[in-house]
Amino acid sequence: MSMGWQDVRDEALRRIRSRAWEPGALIPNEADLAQELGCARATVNRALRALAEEGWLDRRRKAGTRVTLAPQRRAQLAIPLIRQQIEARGQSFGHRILIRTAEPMPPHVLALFDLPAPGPAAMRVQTLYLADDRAFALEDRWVNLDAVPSFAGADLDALCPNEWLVRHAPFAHGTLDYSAVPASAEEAAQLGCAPGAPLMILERRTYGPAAPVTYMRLAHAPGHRLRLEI
Amino acid sequence: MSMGWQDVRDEALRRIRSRAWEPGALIPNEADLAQELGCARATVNRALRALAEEGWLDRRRKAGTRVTLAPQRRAQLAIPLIRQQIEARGQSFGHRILIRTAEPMPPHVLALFDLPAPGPAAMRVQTLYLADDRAFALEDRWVNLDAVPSFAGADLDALCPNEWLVRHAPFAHGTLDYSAVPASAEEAAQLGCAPGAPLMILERRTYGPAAPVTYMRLAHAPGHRLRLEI
DNA sequence: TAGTGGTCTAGACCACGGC
DNA sequence: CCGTGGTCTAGACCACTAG
Repeated sequence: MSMGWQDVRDEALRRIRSRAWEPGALIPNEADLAQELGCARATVNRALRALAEEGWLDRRRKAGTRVTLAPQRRAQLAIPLIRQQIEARGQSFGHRILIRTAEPMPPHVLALFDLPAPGPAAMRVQTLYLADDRAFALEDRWVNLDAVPSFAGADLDALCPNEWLVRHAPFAHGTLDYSAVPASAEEAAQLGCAPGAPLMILERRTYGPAAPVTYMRLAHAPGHRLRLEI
Repeated sequence: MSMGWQDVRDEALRRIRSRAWEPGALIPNEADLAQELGCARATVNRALRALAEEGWLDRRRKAGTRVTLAPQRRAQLAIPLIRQQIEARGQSFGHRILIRTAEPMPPHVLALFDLPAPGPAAMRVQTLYLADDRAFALEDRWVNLDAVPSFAGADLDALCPNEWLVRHAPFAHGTLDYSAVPASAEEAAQLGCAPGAPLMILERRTYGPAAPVTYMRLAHAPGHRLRLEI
């Protein structure tokens, strides 16, 4: 026999796809499978755990392992730096800082973070990202200076805000929100499109271990596509 | 001591976040860590493997384990059925089949799948999805009848195309593409918005084990947001 | 070629949770 | 209660690859 855990996983997946193990049905327990396949129980465990993480199986102590009824597949989106997005397309990356001011977070940003007015000391930075010297996206960002004091002195011409924060402000979690909105007059001017043109907007909230770190609103130039793989 | 693998993972993550292990630096090998933490090497292996899968560590045989320089976090998007999206918001789900015809895939769809004309026998279905009896999204779909012959006789009034395919057409992989485009006259009429209004478009290609299964273009009503968690 | 992570094993004990 | 998956261990061999 000699089955490695990937072989066991493949065999189990084959039985799931071929419906030899029907959706919702109980499959043999680890010990039995190990004997049948001629390997240790730990090997079967590793394989079935992998399939459970991928959503193919539901495992519960005592209840056993069942084939998931509605396999809820997850799409994964790698969150690349804007530089990487642009360079991956073979274009040259650039950025221009348009605005950089000490400025408290506006009420709608405070509300998103569930913070009371007037909020923490903050810095606002507006950045235009360029691909081959053409506008790629317009970013408006507020950074919580209480959480990242050193941002006040960051050299943002050398390192764009996106990269600076990734390097200096380790974060715990956050949310991404994509939506489609018409371009404002300012966005249209900066991105070189008609006012009202549909833009993909990415809003991002980032939290550190304890406190909010930054809110960002990124307006992509028209034609931007977000791709996810399943 | 008595460290479980989750304790080892937490301790390692603490050292990464506190920069006790600096970005890019080599960390101790598994055997040394096991001795230091008072557990078996397999336990350390399990913990470090988990951190590597989450993107915190880069591991290579012989070269050792390093802290990832630019931790590339991945956002995960659970792909729920449209019904679940709507019901999760406390609204009632409904759908109406607008078009259902035997109709070959148009050239741009064949091109996406890299198929030569005239392509496989196919069925086109246009569906309007409703949330609380208001338009939620307009779907245009082609299904490859060679890959899923039984789709020709599916009762799509009982089960919307989305759910029918999830239940009957096990798939291997696919892509999701989000973009922002102006509403066409037809979309505006069906979705109850102004022509030219910005719409979030989801295009989805789904492949079975061997052949393409379906291409779908879903136009969301204005205001739709796509949220991902990190 | 030597050092590192990757994996397998046999056995053990534990935690959960149907019954 | 007691069957199931979850985990740990000590040891072993292997696969890859940097030097």
